Parts: sequence; C-alpha cells; structure tokens
Amino acid sequence: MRKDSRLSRMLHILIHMDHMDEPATSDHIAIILQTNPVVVRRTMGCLRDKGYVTSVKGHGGGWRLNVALADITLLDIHNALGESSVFTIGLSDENTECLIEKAVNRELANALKASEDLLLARFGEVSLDKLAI
Amino acid sequence: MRKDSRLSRMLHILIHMDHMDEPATSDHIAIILQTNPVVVRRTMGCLRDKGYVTSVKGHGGGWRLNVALADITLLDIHNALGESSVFTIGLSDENTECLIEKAVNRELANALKASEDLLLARFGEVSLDKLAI
DNA sequence: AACTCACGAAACATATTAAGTTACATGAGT
DNA sequence: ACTCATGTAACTTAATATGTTTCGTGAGTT
Ligand code: FES
Ligand code: FES
Repeated sequence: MRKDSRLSRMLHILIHMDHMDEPATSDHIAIILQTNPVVVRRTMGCLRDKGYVTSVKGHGGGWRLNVALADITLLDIHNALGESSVFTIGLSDENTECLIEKAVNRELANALKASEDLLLARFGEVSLDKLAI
Repeated sequence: MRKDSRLSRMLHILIHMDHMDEPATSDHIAIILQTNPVVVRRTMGCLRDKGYVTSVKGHGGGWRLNVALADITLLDIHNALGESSVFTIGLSDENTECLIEKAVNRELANALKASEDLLLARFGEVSLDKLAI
C-alpha cells in the first residue's frame, strides 16, 4: 500500500495555518499539499473531531487552527488520525495451537511494541512549535 | 495492504524444519503455514539466496535447513526477506522547497529511524534457538 | 430571493504490495 | 516412461491510503 503521509501533511499544514489570519479553504490547502480538496476535508475532519481545528461553511469560511502550536504534540495529531498500525510487519495466524508459532509471534509482538512505544514517546515529546521556524 | 507476515512465517517454519530429518516439501510447508506452495517457494527462495536453506528437486526433494538455529538471528531472516520499509508512515513531498515541510519531514524521519534502529537491534539479539521450545 | 462560496458526505476509481492462484517448464529419482 | 518437487511467469485477490466525481447543505453576498 502507499505510505501514509497524513501525519506529515497535517503537521505541515497546521504550522502553515498558524501563520495565517484568514481561514484556509480546503482548495487552498489542497494546492499546498498537492492533493485534492476532498482528501483535505477527510483528513482535517479527524482533527476537527478532536477540537484541534474548526471548519466554517460559506463565504469567508474554511479551516482555522483552534489551539496553540505549543499545546499539541506530534502524538496528538498521530492519535487523531486513527489507530491504524504503524508497522507493515504482521504476525502469522494468531489463533494457532502451535507453541513454536506462538513463541515466534510473542517475540515479534514484544519487539514491535517496544519499537512503537519509543516512536510514540518521541512523538509525545515534540510540540508543533518546535518545528515552526 | 495486508500485513507482511513473511518474517513470522519463516521463523516458524525454520524452527519446525530444525526438528525434521527429511527435507520439507513446499506442499507440506504450505499446509503448515496455511498458504500456497508457490508462496512458500517464493519466500523460501529469499532464504536460499542467503544460504540459510537449500532446495532439492525431485523424489525425496524439498527444503532443508542449512545452518544451526543458534547461528541465525531474527535480523538475518528479516534482511533476507528484502529491504522494504518497516513502517506504514511515510513523508510528504520529499523534494519540497518549504522549510517547514522539510523540518517536519526531518523530525519524522529521525523519529522513525530511531524506532527502526531499536527494532532491528532487538532482532539482532535474538537467535532462532531462543524461540525453539 | 437568487447567487456564490465552502464544507459534508457518498460513491467510485487508482495505486501499491503481500498474498494467493494457475499453468507450464525443468531436473531428479523410481 | 513416470512421478515427484522445485523454478518461474503471469494473473488475480485483498487491503488501504489516496484521488476523483457528484450532489447536498448551510452561510454570506448581491
Ligand atoms: S507552504 Fe506554508 S508552511 Fe509550507
Ligand atoms: S507446526 Fe511445527 S513448529 Fe509449528
């Protein structure tokens, strides 16, 4: 599958929006992210559900940042985008009766969890203002 | 995309093969892994290229483990399977001129690398005999 | 009231990649 | 000659982010 670039895109555009006074329209954001306005609405909708941005219809409408960059971390945005797995690596039959297979899956699961924990911990340490220049 | 279960499957079957005296046919392995013989040949072929297993055609043929479990680590098998990325998370446009986007991508790349390094280091510490019961 | 702008949402198409499948060729033992 | 088993090519399927089209809805403008 294609790589999930939503986190990177959202971080980028949130910082961009922090520099703006006017709301940013989906069309405008789509041009910056080199994508489609519907993709923007779909992804930004996840952030709106968490209260990080607000959307306004009609003339002068669009998307507005609802929090200070210093108050949100990469982890907040990552979590807002859903709970899909971070890894391409998966386990084999998890309902197996084979003890060997269970041991293999256990070892892999532990290793993956430790790796993901490190990643998320780091995400949690970085607020968005650290990335703004 | 579906999760990549090749590592889990190969670890399982390599340990299984260590218990065997006869070579294991692709059909036999496919049954154990609940998959197709061609998938087995395709994946095992990666391990043969590294010398971890050998394949023999014809009567009494099949796949045979070529090394001691204690002499190979999870990392060896992981590497043998190719160099595809471990993460579903990707970066946005890597040729961007925007400094903010560059900073975002740099931060994400560093975090992902640290996480992957930890994973691979752990894989490197575990030899397959540790998983055999 | 009519018009335009911008989001909301459904439905469908595309791209990517592991996995699954079919079919045939090749080499080895019986 | 026959059977067994791998080698390989070509095609299909599954899963999921992304991309696209289309229509609906609410809000401001004229
Ligand atoms: S285009 Fe504005 S921050 Fe990158
Ligand atoms: S079936 Fe033999 S090790 Fe799992």
